[in-house]
Amino acid sequence: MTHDIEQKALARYLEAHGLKQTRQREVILEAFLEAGGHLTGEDLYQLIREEYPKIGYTTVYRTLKLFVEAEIAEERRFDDGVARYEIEHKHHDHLVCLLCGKIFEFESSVIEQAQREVADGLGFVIHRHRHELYGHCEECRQKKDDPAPGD
Amino acid sequence: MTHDIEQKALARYLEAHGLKQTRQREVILEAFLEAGGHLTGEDLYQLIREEYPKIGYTTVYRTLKLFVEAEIAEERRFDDGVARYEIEHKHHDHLVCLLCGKIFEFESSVIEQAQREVADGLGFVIHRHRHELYGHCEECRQKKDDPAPGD
DNA sequence: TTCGGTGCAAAAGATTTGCATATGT
DNA sequence: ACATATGCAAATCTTTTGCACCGAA
Repeated sequence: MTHDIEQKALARYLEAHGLKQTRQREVILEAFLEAGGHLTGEDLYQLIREEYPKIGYTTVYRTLKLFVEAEIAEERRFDDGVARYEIEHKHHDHLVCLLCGKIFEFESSVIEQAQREVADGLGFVIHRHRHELYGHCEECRQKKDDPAPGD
Repeated sequence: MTHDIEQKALARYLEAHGLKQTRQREVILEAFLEAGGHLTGEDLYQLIREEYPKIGYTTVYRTLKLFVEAEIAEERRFDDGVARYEIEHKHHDHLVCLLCGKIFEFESSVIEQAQREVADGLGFVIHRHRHELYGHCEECRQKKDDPAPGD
């Protein structure tokens, strides 16, 4: 079994909440984990369709929300306003290429520290944050012979 | 005239692009600047309606996009996925209170510097970014006797 | 057997578009 | 006059909901 941890997490969640283990939930979880993240509901629906054509649009959406409840997935929205889901793992931020759409992940303890200082200064308690850098990735820049903006 | 700078910026943009100065654009700009930012299309439409009832929904949306083109406004989306517009001014990031919805602004050169380092390390050129902290503001915490999450 | 789950179709909310009409330039 | 702008209604797009039927426990 490939994604043992998440599958067990889901089973545990369902159990604990009197919900049912269904074929759809299995299939959606498997496809979601397999694809590896940053998918929209639509993306996932299309993926699953291929191997399980009678699955409903609605079920995919509902199941994604379920995964968020079960803390298997996180919901994010980048600049297009569409909800995307990714596997919940260690906290990180994102770099999005404006040309090819690829999404990179990063983390920076310097930034985290600075965030806490900002929040403290305003009497604010941070629960979560969102931090996205948009630009051009190396590969795309090379393709287009696209220099840094200031050059 | 209260918002001279933006009004001139708009006039310049319209001129330069062969577009027209209309009563609606005036009214919308005035209302937008007056309100002071972080408004949705709906918000602004409702505001303007009071003093100019026959204005169309569509016109407000189109005009807001125009302001973005003219670099008078910026479009943002916080976690609810709805587009909000704010007056374009010095770069800054946001702190959003999850309880009362108030939006604070901040900037941190430490964070900006760290962003550049992250991007350099990945061969990425940043064009823009988005950085939002979500939490509870001081006022709301006092009202609810809500301590820091770790306490 | 009993709830919860699923799938369809329809609803909803935000935003955009088509089009005839109105209006700056 | 002519091109752009406006306002309405209708279309889109994404996501949610109502409801009859299905299926896991």
